[in-house]
Amino acid sequence: MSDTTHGDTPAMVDRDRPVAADIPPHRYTAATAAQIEQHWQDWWEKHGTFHAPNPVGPLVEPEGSPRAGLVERPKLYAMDMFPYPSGAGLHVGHPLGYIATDCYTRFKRMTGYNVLHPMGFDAFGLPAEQYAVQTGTHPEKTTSENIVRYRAQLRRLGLAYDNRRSFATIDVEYYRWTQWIFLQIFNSWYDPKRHRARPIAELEMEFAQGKRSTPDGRGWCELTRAEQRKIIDGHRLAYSSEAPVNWCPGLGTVLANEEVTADGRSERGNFPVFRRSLRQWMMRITAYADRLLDDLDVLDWPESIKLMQRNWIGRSHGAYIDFPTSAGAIRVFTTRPDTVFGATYMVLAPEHPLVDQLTATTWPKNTPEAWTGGAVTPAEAVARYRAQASGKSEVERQTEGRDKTGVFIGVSATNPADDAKIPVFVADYVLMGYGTGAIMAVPGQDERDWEFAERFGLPIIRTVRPPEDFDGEAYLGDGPAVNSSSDKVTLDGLSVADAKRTIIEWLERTGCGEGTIQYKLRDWLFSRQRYWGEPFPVVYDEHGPVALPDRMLPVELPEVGDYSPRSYDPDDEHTEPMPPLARAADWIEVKLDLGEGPKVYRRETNTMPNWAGSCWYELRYLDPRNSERLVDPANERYWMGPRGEGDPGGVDLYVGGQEHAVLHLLYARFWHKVLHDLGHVSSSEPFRKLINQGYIQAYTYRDQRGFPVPAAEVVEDASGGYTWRGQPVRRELGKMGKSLKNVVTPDEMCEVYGADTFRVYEMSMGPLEVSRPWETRAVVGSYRFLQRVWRNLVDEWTGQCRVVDRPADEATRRLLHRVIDAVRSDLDGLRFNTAIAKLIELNNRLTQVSGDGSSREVAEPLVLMLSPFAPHLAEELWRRLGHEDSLAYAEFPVADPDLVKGETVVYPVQVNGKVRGRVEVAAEADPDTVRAAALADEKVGEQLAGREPRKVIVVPGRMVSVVV
RNA sequence: GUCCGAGUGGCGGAAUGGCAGACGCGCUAGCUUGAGGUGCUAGUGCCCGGUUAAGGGCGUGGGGGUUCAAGUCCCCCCUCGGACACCA
Repeated sequence: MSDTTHGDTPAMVDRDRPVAADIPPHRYTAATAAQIEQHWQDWWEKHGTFHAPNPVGPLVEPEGSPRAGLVERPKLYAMDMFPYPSGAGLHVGHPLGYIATDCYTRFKRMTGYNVLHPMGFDAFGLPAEQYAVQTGTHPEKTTSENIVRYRAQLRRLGLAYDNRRSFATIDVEYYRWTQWIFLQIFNSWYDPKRHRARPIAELEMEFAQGKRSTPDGRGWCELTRAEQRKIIDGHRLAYSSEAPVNWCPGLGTVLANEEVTADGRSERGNFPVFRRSLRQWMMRITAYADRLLDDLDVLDWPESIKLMQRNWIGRSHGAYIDFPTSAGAIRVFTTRPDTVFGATYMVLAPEHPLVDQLTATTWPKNTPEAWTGGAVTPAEAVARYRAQASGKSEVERQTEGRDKTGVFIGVSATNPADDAKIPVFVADYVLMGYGTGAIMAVPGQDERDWEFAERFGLPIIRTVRPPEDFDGEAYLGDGPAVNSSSDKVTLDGLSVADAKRTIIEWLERTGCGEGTIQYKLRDWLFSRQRYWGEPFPVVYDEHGPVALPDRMLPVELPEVGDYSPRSYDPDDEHTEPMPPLARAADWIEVKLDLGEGPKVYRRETNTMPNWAGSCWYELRYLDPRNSERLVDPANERYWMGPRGEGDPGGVDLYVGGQEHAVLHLLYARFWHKVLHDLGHVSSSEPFRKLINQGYIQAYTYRDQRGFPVPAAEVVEDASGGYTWRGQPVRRELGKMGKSLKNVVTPDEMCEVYGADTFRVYEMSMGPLEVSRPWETRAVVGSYRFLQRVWRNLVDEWTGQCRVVDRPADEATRRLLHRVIDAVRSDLDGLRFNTAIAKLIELNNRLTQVSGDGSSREVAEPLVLMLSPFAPHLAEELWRRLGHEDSLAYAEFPVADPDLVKGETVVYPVQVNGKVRGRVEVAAEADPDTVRAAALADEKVGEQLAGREPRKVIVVPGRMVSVVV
């Protein structure tokens, strides 16, 4: 501790602590770091250093405050995907992204931005509830405790949040607005003509004024109130409907499609999921399919995430075609209407409603044995096949591979293009959930149909000519149409694209079909049978759901004696969901006046899914104390508004894991667009730029029985193997987790090295986006770096500042400016690892030249450039350099372009592609001079051995290449 | 199976088509120390040569190609990771 500094400014370093005799008393150690860090965290909090002022409302900075002018500056809004505070606490992998955004925003703050960097907690949902059930305590209590613990852990890392803006999704004042948004969605409909959501009242008006006709053509006022309500409810963006949903008895709740894995199990808990028809709340996200897809183009997101969203939305252009049969037409969807002449059979999904109606009573003559499934009648064959198909679990379908199965239903359909009679099958490779649940099978141009046709001996007609040597499989490529001609229409010779256009035109003209677009995206199942979620602001009367008015918000989650979900035998499909809130008898029934006089209503007992709170939190950070509105439009415009034509607006930088590619990130976009359409926000997308941080992986060591052993106790032996207590163990790379006995916590790292070291290490491990293993023993490298910086500025024996007002030597000055230049661009590009490498280089240089004192000309910029990574240490050094105020708003060093360029350039000289010599010439030397210097070089001369160069290439500033 | 992404020293990783391996860990030697540790200095891709050397060759998963010049661009293949998985 320096005697020259004021007592209350730099953190006091305790001189009385026992130290080994030969360790300098003022060395930067974990103990020093702990004191410095605590001191500056308190200082920042006391001074509100990271409070970001708003343009309007309670968070306007008062006149005279040091931050009053910030709101005039350009703004930067950066945020992380907020954590789910689990009981396990943080491990070193969790804060990676938080540290990254912190370094970035600290940098931007020093380059003149008004920076908003908030943090909150996602706290409703299954894990919290399950944890609460396990520990037998109320989720409110466990969740709040976890949040307190998380806050402490995050504070210890020195993250520069504006804590006035922090909230948890379980706060009543927060979920009140989640409920308000639900009401907004409930009270609107999607107008496909205007391509946007509109208030439901406007729809009602259109019906009432006759601008829109009712389904049965009667006038609006001729309908009963109940009939009107039914029509209106059918248009709402949030609606309750009886529909096949994913019922998971093991969790006791239904799940969204996005929460069910490909093998038909719950993503959480891995329980079986069954399709069941139940009345549930849905969100009409499908109305936004086109915009959610098209607007991806303007987002600065990783291509992989965009691709996943595109695939999930799954837009395909194609056509409906009607195939007449004796008992009505079968409508199919196809993306290849151009191949209609190649349709040699048809397939209906087993659940298709027309199957029963169409199935013949007897087998037609000469029905092949293989088509009947051995049944006496088509009906029996179909019944048997259906039983067999539904009896198969998704997993069984997987393991059985894709062997095509199916049965003939005894009837034929007519191909509208050429009147050919083609047989109709039922097969489970056609899914009821997509298109129309029926297909025209074109084996010549479809792999699955080819397989089925081979198996059942059906004809194969190629309608696109494949390349010469192509044979034995379906051809999916382009080529001229062949065999595609009848007296009605001909496609022969046309390319696939032209043939599609032609046939769709013909279908529409003749009424045999029409062009259409299909999506894989389904409406979002929005209710859960859980206690720990937002209650719906909805009650029921005898006709159905009624939205509560805004003034009745919030609908608080009631206390119940037993909040555990009713869960069942995970394999018992025939169970009923039973929401815990249904047990809150005195809460369910409520007397309200909703415009029809006081009346008893029943409350909705489902709760919202855990995604609800995270669908809009980026907006609430902007105006967290606003009790009148979700967010004041002026604040939203300031922080998230579009920058101009074509810019969607939104958060400037959003960092989080890839696992939310089609869940949170799609839902949040959807809600944001609804709010945009209804005029509540100016931005049309929530997150302008997205970065996926990689995962920090960890080694798990298992003994011979396969059980994990404590990773920290494993030693590497001389042969490169690993042992634990003498016994050999094997190593595998994967996740960090309690059960794997390989957890390393930030708390431990702060304890042993300090938060600054931990931050520097995490940022120097590699590029932010890449996953990589944690290596505790390498952390010491970052520790040594900070120690060396400290040593260059503070005398370890006296504690005196050893910075002198002496200009740096020319070479060091040039290095300094090259480093400034590089660090600036690295930080702008979020390349923290290379930025730190350059700072280490600069500091190493300072070590070499500092002698009896370090030059202030280098020391000050070094401290400033280090500050985004090691903010506590940097603040401390800054103070010891004689500065009164925090460096949080100090100007980030600016490179002098003349100094970034060297005085001279060393050109490597290649002879026939190999570097044979190097010459030093003035930086501004022209190519001819460089060429002459290169050819005059002794070593180059040796290589030339008197030969005349055929060609000499001079790349200015780079190198010389001589060809002989 | 399809679509993405990635393969560089013992390890994490650097390299706008222009000197491969920045920076860090580890390792080796020396100094410091009673010793250990810390700290400091030097070295550290592989092979040949040599040893106060000078030098040379080979090297970015494999094979081909484009170029004066390829880790980087193109084609084929292998391995690993991720996503989707009968979506008509």
